[in-house]
Amino acid sequence: MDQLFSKRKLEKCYIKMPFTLMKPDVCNIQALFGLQQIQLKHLKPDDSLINRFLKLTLYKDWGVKWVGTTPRRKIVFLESGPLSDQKINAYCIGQYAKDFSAVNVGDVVFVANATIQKSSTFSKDMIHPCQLVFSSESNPDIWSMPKNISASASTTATTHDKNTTAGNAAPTPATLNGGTVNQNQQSALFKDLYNYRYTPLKDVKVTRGVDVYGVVKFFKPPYKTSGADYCTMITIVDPSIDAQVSGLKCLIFNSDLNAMPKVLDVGNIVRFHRLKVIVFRDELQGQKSPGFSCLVFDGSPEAPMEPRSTTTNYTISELDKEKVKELRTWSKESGFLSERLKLTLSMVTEGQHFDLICQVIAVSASSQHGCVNLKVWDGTKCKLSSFHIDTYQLDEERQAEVDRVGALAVDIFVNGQHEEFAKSVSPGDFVRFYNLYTSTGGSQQQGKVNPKVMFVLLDGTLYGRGMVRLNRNSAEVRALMRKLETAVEDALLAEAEVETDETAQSEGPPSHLQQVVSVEVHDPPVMTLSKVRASQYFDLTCQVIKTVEMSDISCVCINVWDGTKMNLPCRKMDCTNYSVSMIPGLAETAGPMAEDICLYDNHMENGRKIKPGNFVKVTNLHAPRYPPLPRKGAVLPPMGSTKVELVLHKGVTFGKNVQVISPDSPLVVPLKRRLDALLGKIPGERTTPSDGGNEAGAKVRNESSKDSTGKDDGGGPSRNEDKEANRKKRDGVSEELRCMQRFASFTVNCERIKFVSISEAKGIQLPNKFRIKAKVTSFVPADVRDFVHVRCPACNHRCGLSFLTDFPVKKNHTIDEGNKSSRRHPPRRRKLRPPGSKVEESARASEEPGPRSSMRIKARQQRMSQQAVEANEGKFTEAATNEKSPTKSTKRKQAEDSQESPASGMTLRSSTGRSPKRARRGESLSDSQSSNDYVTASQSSSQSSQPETQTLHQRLKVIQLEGKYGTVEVNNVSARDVITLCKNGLKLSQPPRACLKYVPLSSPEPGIKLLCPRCCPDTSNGRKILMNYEYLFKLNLQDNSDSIEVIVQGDQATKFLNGLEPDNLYKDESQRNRLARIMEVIESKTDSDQSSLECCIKGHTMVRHKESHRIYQLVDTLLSSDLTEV
DNA sequence: TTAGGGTTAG
Repeated sequence: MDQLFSKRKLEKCYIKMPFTLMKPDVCNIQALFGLQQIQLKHLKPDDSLINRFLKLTLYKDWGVKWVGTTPRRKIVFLESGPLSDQKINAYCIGQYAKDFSAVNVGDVVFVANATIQKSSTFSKDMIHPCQLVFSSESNPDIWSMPKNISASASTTATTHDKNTTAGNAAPTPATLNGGTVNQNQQSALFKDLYNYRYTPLKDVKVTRGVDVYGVVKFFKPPYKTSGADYCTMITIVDPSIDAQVSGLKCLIFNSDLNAMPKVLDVGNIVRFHRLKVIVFRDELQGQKSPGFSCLVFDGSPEAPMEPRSTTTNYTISELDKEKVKELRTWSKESGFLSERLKLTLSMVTEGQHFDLICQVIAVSASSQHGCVNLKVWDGTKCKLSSFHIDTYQLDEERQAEVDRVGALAVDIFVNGQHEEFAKSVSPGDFVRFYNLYTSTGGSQQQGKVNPKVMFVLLDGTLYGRGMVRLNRNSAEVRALMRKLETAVEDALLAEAEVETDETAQSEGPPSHLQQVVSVEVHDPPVMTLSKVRASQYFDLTCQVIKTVEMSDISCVCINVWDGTKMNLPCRKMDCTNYSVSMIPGLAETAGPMAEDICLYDNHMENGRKIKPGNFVKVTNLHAPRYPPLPRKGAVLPPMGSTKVELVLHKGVTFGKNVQVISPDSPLVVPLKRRLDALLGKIPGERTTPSDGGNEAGAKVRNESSKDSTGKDDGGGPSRNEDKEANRKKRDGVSEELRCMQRFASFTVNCERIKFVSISEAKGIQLPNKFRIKAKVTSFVPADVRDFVHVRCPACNHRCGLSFLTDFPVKKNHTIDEGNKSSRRHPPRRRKLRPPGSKVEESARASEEPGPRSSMRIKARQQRMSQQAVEANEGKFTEAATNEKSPTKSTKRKQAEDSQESPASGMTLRSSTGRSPKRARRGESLSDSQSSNDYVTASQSSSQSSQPETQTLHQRLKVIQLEGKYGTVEVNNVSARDVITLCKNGLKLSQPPRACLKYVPLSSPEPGIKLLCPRCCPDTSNGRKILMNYEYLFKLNLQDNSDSIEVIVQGDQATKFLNGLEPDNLYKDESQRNRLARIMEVIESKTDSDQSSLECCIKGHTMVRHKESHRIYQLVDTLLSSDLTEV
């Protein structure tokens, strides 16, 4: 059958046709490597020889005949097979007819990319239903191995062999000389396989063909040329070169768009085979050569090892996988790759260049606008007013979809060379635009406060401008599909937020806030510090807290805030020995939200005019990585130390500038609203600045005569009480706000969300967002170590992390006692389980499910599961719904976390085998379990498709394995289920040991990685999906009206904990202690106001078991930094 | 054949 052609050593015996192209000792038969060999018996008239080849022997040559001025030659090839010999006719036209005079009967010939036609003589000669045509039209690749090879070629070949390690099966030219090559001899030629050798980019030279790997530093999506082909440009880098300043630019043409390299983003890893390298403008340039092929891998170290390929017949060896891993690690570690700015429609501002991933819902090729229009959506609401068109010709179904999507859709104007591709797009397709632009239409709208924008894909390929169609099976499209499913509902939710907010305003909150809100609703979205990405250029409006001139480095540094917290660590300037002007109270309030901006050279003049308290607009601010990107040979910064800095570079290109703006400027409105909200709730400005350390020793010049509004209050240094009184007078802030106590947490970016009491919250129509002020009365899991687990990003499977300590739980140890000790104090180190102990054995039984353990499970399953269902009925439902939701009275129920896939599963382990309640009551699941230490869960065998009607207790089975262990199986588990089960004393069980992957200390990211036991049950198959550490816990919040249970999960949990990244809390003692202390403080046992939390809660409903359930999640809430930075 | 990138660089 078909096989892949592989590298071998006698390649120099082959000569490329036409012979004028080749010399015998510079043969590039490498072009065949990786192509698929096809046999004549499988060849059909409608087949293609693109990327496939035939291996034939010249059997008969009819000689040249002239048709007019064109030489033609008919030949017959033979392909020897095990049972019979198969022949085929071939017609050589033009130069090919001439060149074949050098090929003799018996010579072996390889043919690729030739035209295949239906045989014109098959009915008479019965040779083969097809015939081959060699002409300049199809420009086939043909190699021949002459019977008589010169002595010099033989010498060369021999010399070459000496340099190869696997010369064992290499026949010498003499073997072939003077006779017809038989099948056995040919087979011997191809036995000697060896891997591709990839050339480091520093060693790439001008060549007819080279194999390279590289990381994409820059690329242009394929675009139509004015010629016949599509063109793409890809610049690749690798660790062997100075990636900052160089790279190998590759220019690839192809008439078939689908045959183009499928690069989708900077950072992708590419593998080029048979890349030709030429010199263009004194630089090397990669191009396609015959047999060129390209694989593209995602650049993320966590991404699967599944490349995007133009063909299906590629192979990936272990060497390839290592190479990809190596490059992924390198590019992440060196951090030199700036990611493209990908925005959703809701984030876009006018005059912005960005990438957009969206779904097309209508296509209009109307010439009315001189371009192709695409109506698209991404599930978010664009806050800009944009140009719309109605020239789409839609059928009923399309129109219905456009109507459904409504105002979430925007129209894209595709121009110039991108039009042809845009026309080929169909409604329903998912596309990515690169370097899309929100144009305000030039001078026409200049000066308008809210100009209408036009989404345009301009002509040309500047900054990789272009568009591609995305594969529907790709992760990004699947994510978007999920988002689109609920997008219309989410949009309604957003509108409801505005409505509730407006309602709240009419109820009499502070008048200045009322004014702010009415203005902001129509404002375009603004760039904030929280949105800054590495390497981005952007405009920023912010308030200045401190200023310092650093003359020696030609810089004025301003310390600013805008009421949001940067998601990236940012360089703090060392102000020691400089004179700092500041407003201490403001510095205190801004705390970790304050960042430094360096204004260089020509911007110093404006910088000196800036005073603390001023509002400024910085135009074309840059956030390059800091420390500067590693140069060749430089020592890489340690992992995790990569930061950015905020720099206004010298010069005025692209409007680089910094200006003080009036506090009354419309630009400041959304900023002031954010700051006021924060200031109003965090009073108590202190005279002693809290020093972050970096300013230690700085000479502080107090500028507190100006307050946070930027207005001069007309006095010298005033006491805090005076300032507070002044603000009361000036702003008329309500008594409620002014008297607010200091909260243990605050909310960000949700100033418009109204505060409600918990009892009111429970009556609010969902989906909705609201804010509450409440205290934490308890939390789940009770053991902080179980706040973090690992979750598979692909299938949502969850595992616990207790395996690293193997802490044994004492007999008769109750959950309450255990929790108390582990939560309040760092858990003591305990002995590891001795190998071979009963505990170890039973753990292994559950970790490595084999026939034996499965049988064990089976033997007891029936009895135990029945007991479990009976014993647990009602218990879990009670735990899940102890809030007084409107639906509670109808039936006991569980709710489902909307973020969960219905296919999620879990493993659980209980520290007692008994629920807390049961433990208190002295009950047990069964007599046989009464002495259990804990229950170990096994992986549920069923992955998904659980009927929606099954309640949690119906999905749960408890199985006794040994005296001390049992197994709980739960299918179709949501985050909420995890919480519910944790409440009942169960713990997520550890993943099988086979899934642990230890990364040595010498690696950039040493530690333990976990493969998903569900996605990668067999690690030998090369599939590796790493699980992510993730928080999941629940807070029981209470105010004087009611209580409510709120899930804190994932990124929102990390945010809540002020960026404390999830880690294995069984292992990381310091982080565990830190978290335990935090929880100790916020779990209120007193009436102290200090432990009150201000929380933003997102509520939605889930329908499960035919009932609607209310789910609450904590969002956009941050613990006060003095709690988390203990 | 076609097309063959490009704000600072702290």
